Amino acid sequence: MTPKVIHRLSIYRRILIELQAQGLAYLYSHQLAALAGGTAALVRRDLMRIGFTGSPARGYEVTALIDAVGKVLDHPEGLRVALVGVGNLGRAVLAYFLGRKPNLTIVAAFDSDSALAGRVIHGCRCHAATDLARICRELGVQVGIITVPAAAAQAAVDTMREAGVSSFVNFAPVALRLPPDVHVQEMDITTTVEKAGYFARRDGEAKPI
Amino acid sequence: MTPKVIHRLSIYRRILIELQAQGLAYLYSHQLAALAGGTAALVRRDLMRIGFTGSPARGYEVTALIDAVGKVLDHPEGLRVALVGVGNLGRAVLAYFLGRKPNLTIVAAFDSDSALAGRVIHGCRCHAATDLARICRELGVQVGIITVPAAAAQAAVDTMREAGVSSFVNFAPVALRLPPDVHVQEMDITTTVEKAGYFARRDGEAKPI
DNA sequence: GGATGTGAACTATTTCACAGCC
DNA sequence: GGCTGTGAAATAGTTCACATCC
Repeated sequence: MTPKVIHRLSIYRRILIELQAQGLAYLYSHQLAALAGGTAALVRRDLMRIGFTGSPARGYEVTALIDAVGKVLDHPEGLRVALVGVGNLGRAVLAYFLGRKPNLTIVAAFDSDSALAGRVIHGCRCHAATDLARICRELGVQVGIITVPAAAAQAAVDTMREAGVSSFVNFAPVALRLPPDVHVQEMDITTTVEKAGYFARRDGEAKPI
Repeated sequence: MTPKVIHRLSIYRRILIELQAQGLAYLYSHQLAALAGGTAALVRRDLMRIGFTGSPARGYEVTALIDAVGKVLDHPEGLRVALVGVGNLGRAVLAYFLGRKPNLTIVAAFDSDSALAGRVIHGCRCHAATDLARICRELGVQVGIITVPAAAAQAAVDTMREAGVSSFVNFAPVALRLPPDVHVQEMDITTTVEKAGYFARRDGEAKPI
């Protein structure tokens, strides 16, 4: 399954869970496409890829589809995520995940400022950066979220890699050097805003009315 | 120019600026590719697309290339960016941009909590959400950063759209409904972590030595 | 009639590979 | 020899369009 398909499945699921909460039992590909911002054909192909099938009469069953997507996305025994860098951004990410569904919890946070060690921030216990490898190994951490400054990012992922972490979300504005079996999702704020800037209207003021 | 090309150009530039600071005058496509995590052929094609040319003998001139990329990415009179939602994440983004180069400054922040109005947070003046349209129009804001909760995101972009904002960076976990001439960059933390989780090693412990 | 499932067509993006240059 | 610039080939991703079903 390619990253793009996984990305859309994650979006589909979020929409479906909301619709389920609203009491919807079935929907059609074109409805899901409209809510997800894609095309009906693409939705059908994505569901085909995960082997999920609907009926021409009623469409797709919401609950069954949520389960089918979960079977693809979720790890059977939950995912263990750790965050490195408890600065402004790190804290915001911790707050963001606080109180989400248990399948996605940050099990530990780390910071080079050892004054934070032992504290619980937004529901997550902090540890000294010197314990990064040991604790990641002990907890069986699979995913690392990197919210340290750019200069410290490579060292953090190297340490976590050695401790068995195989997938990262990188908020630091650096390209990480990693072997190809390690997966990195870039979350680069500067680059993203620059991109948005490029696509902002170039023509003069274009004031609507 | 497609979003992918723009994205890579932004990454190239960041690397080049650092190399320039280190005193490097020329580099080859394969060097830039290694630092950016791509292939030499792709770097050459990207530079070809922006009409920049190097020499087989020395490669590409760093300073000239930085300028050439800037000519593509940057707006001549700077980019005006506003942020809506001064919660944990919004503050982190404001802090992130504080003290970066002036071409990319957040000119105003907004929050529904009117107690924040008038305060300066991480170098950015806050305003009441009720002034969103007026101030965006007055300042000529082109890019909006959405860091409000999911339920408030659509209303925020609708208001900003009417005030002439034509491009957004959306941190809220919702698919925004917008006309096709409006550009949206999604920064969806949940989805990204789920994706990273999917690509985390599925096999057992796989402990290296 | 309007939906699904899917081979085939199409489009976008990347890589190959090589002529030309230093 | 190793580099750039680039047409051509290859690959990835999406949409079309239609047989089939309710």
